[in-house]
Amino acid sequence: MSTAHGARARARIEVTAAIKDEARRQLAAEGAARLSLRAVARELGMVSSALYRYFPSRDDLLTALIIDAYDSLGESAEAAHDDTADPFERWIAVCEAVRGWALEHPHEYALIYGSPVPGYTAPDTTVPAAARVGLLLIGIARDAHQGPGLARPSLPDGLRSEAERMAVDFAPDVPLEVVTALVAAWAQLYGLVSFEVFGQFNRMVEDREAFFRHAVGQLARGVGLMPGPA
Amino acid sequence: MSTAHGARARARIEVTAAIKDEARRQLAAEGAARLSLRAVARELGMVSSALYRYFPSRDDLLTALIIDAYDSLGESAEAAHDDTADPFERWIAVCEAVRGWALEHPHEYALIYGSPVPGYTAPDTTVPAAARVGLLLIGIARDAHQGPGLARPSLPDGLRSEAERMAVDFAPDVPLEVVTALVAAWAQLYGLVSFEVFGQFNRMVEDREAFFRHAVGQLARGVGLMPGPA
DNA sequence: TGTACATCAGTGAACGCGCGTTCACTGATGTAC
DNA sequence: TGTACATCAGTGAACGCGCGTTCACTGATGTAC
Repeated sequence: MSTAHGARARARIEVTAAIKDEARRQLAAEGAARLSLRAVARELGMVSSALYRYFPSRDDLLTALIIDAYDSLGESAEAAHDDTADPFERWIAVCEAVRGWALEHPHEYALIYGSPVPGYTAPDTTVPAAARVGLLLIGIARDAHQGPGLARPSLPDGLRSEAERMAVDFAPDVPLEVVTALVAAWAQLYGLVSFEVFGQFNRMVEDREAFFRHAVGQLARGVGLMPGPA
Repeated sequence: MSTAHGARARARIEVTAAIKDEARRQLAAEGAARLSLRAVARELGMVSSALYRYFPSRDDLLTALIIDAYDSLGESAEAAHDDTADPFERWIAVCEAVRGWALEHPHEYALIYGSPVPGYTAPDTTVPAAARVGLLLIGIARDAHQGPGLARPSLPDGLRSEAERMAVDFAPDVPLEVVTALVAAWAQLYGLVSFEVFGQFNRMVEDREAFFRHAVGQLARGVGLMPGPA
């Protein structure tokens, strides 16, 4: 077993990072489906078989990129989040961080929130990284509704048991009426971001920043983060 | 020029349809990025070069599939839409038709609303087909707000000029306060559908039908399709 | 109605390319004693 | 501190595969007169 600080170990970390960086560059240029081990190796001045010392297959490289993308997005969102601020402000900040990251990294965004890559299914290793933004949103809703004074959205009878299960599974301490609204708002947030990143707003929305800000403000209302009727 | 009803003309229509059908089948099996002219030809018992009599290139075949997908989705939505019904009911019906179509045709859905295919940009020919669902939603909002009695969403000052431009461009006769809310709801609808189709709701939402119905009901409120405060 | 010519669908071979993965190997770095 | 052995990164050739597109061709279908 090699020493954690041997030259070999350091080199391994560096080369692994270089491979991922180059792969990310190709992702940005060509998209996930055209990501090729051979092209990555070529660009790094290595022979393609050398990459197999670092990633056992192309899919493993893809998985590493996916986890990195989720983590990078999660970090942006967490950095934008000030948990001493007003819940509504926190909500807006997280949403804008997601949008900003997506616009800066459109292909990495497509990798994690676009069409699934055919023939590839993400292993469970990706789950913790994928959950980071969701956990932030859950935390905001929890904090907001711990105090008094905020109206809650309505919860139809048909969704009550669904909401109970969700609360137990991943959103304890969030009022039942809020849980399903929160999941819906989460999906809707990505609808707004995807339409902008994937070009569906072309020749349609011009002041995207203002449009987005207003739309996620309305989403916050739907989750009961504003005074007044939800 | 050939007679519209000659055997040759009929054969051409049939073969063109057969090519598209087989291409759709491969789309469903492999995704757009792996759609291959050679594989389509092989499956049809033709030689690959023969396809060039029907589509000048792979991208043209893709374009045809994209237009067909938009049209198929648009038809489903239009068929589900009863323009004598209550606006709220019409809204729900169209949203559910979109969801239903997407779940039945996940790869065609990914083709039009997933990550863009790298190296491919859709020509303007796709625009009319792509607009069909949007036009339905615009029509519903227009009809609903022509009568009195429905409260309108708020429109912040910063979005007024944006809303005016949108109204002129594609939504005349829709109140300004409703236009931006409508565009946002449109994007959010696809956020809900995409998350379900692309598997983001796995181990999260179980009663998807009920969840969706409630969520798009809330969207309808945001566009002011329900009595009471928007 | 019959003939001469034009149109067009489909063939088969070829071009040039890129891909993921395996394998036996060399030589440098690290480890145990 | 020096030596013998084990580990591991990287090489280079090869396997077997698939792709989009072009081109000269054959033979059947359609058209004009």
